Amino acid sequence: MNLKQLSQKLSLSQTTVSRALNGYPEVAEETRRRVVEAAKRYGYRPNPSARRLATGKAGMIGYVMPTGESVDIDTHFVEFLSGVGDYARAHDFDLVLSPTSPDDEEMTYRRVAANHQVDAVYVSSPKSGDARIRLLEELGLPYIVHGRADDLDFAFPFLDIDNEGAFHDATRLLLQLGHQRIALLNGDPGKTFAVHRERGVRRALGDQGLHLQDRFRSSTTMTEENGYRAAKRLLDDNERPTALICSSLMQTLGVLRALGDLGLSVPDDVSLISHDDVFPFLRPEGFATPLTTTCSPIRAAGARIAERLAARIAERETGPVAEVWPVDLIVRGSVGRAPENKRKARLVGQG
Amino acid sequence: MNLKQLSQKLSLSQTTVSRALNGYPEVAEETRRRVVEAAKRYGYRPNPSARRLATGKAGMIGYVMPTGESVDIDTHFVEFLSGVGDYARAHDFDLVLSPTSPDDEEMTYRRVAANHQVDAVYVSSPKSGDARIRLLEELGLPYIVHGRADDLDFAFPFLDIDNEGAFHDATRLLLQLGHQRIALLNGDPGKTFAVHRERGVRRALGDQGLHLQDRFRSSTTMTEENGYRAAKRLLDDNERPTALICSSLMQTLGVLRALGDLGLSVPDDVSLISHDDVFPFLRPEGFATPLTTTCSPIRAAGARIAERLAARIAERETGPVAEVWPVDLIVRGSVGRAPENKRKARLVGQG
DNA sequence: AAAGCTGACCAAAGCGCTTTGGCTACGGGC
DNA sequence: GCCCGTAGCCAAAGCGCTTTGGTCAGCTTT
Repeated sequence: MNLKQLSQKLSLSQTTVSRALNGYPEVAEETRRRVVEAAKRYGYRPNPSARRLATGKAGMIGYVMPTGESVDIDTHFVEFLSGVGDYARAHDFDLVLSPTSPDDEEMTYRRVAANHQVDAVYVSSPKSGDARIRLLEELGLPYIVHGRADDLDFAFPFLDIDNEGAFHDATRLLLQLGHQRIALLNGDPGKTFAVHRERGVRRALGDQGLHLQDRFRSSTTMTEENGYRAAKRLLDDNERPTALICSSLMQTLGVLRALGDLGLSVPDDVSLISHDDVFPFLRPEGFATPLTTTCSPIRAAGARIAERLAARIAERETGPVAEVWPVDLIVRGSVGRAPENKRKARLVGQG
Repeated sequence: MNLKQLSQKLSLSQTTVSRALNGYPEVAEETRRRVVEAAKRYGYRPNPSARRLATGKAGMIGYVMPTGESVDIDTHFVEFLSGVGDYARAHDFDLVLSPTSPDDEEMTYRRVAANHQVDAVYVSSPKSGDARIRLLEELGLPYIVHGRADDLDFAFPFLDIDNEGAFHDATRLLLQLGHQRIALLNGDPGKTFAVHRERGVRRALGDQGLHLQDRFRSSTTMTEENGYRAAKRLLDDNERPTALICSSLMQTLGVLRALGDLGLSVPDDVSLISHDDVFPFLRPEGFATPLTTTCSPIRAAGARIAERLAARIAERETGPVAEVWPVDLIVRGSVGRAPENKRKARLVGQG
């Protein structure tokens, strides 16, 4: 059933039917009612390709997805995508994933923009001075960044969480509990969120006249295995940290595996705080020792970005709107007072 | 730059230019060369909406993605998606994700088919008698199933791995090593792959006159947390299993966490075999005790399905083509001889 | 030499929608 | 009584592509 057929059934012109369905004012209310009712009855759905060709609008939002040997699409991405999907589903639009090799990213963005296949895109995990953002400005394709990019000489629309604040608060809590040797297992060092998180830790340490030791820093993609390795390295040492802050529950899983190997326990030997993006299948309160977390559902962020993209497409949102979400620090059993300071213990032993 | 402009530059008709670019025979080779060269030079790219409208072909493959509160898009899905993306990227087509609430799945498939937004779709994790497959047959939308569905009264195209064989072989190995109490941590019991895996285990046990005890079965979605819980339940028992077979590395992570809690070690106390879908960020050989696995890269399956979907769209593949991949059993340190049989030990103690 | 192919090209008709630029009928203002 | 504004409808022109159904010259057939 297409527009022509529907309009014939109704003995109206295509114009009028189209206008009636699209809410234009120059249609009598009575006529509109008839049209809408008939459309429903016959199950009429406008052909999206035709509409797109006529309007130039696609009714889809896109994501340029780096893929290939070297790229892990990770758990965080999927959970975010689910959030985008939640909104899209409720508002009846689809998502287009344009896979790209990391080297051809720019070309892929250009193609996507030129094709008018999508009305808007989102950008995830930006780096400092991220080239994609500048490119999208140039292309004039509506977009929103999930996260932030520093070092860009123009403002841009984004949604981010207060990474610095979250990790500052987590660190401060550990300091208050007497911890001095605090290690940070961070994410990919190129990414802005990792930079901000480290900044938060440093600021809190700095407030106490301390600083983050290099050997207590680790920056890797946030996987179980990387968490395991980093923890092994950090903890298998006499002067090991008494507290660990992890950027992801994935890393934390690895950390727990390492702790098991080393026979260390939480929180007696090591206190643990993890950032929690909220995975439905991995709840920090379900751990043997429930985890203290800085918590911000990445899925909600996905839904919000979809919502804002829809708003931008409809031109209800314009300009470089910035949105930063606060992050909760939720204290559970995995933090405790710092164990007896080793050096002090040794001094006592010598005394 | 559109077709009209390009054809004017070349002083040719749109027809000829279109045919030249689409590889039709009735164009002189010399002309074709000129056209192709000019298209490249001017960066001409056909407008996909227009093409779609004219041909009815979309150049995209789709996936109806259940989402919402109750649905976990899991790691396996993403890795599979990456594989689809690998192929799509190399062959210049895009993916459309149509998010749906689990309740509206049928409607979403109907919408997708009616809209002609995609040329083909894939179906993942089918259940026995999966309704989606019947629906797709009815709709006439090309599709391929990743996995199998039993209890359907017609044949359909699919790609699956030999789950039964893999788990049979794994079980047989454990039996050969003297294990008698073997537990299976399976996936969602509704899914065919889980049924097949259990069948494999049962067959191997049956060959030795043994059978799978109910208390040694666990069927849950394959997450770390579920693995942890199941392992806790199974192993915190006098008559605990001496070997565990896991359906996913995700579960295995949880199992290892549980083993750590309980102070049990691999393979001295418990032997461990896990199915490995191959996640780039979690390599079984990287574990403290390297894991024995049944290994089949889910990403390759994604790429292969994309390839076959492309073939179906081009009508190079038709009919209910079945494809089953063998699965390797890779033996590493996590399996060993069964520990002294408890009952025997007790008898000795009494003797 | 007429008829019939064939290779190489083209004009124009869609595909199904939106939107421009009318047209008609009615009522109010002067 | 005339003009104009307006509400409500319509025909037709796109959007940019593919594809149908030609044309036409240059060959081969008989």
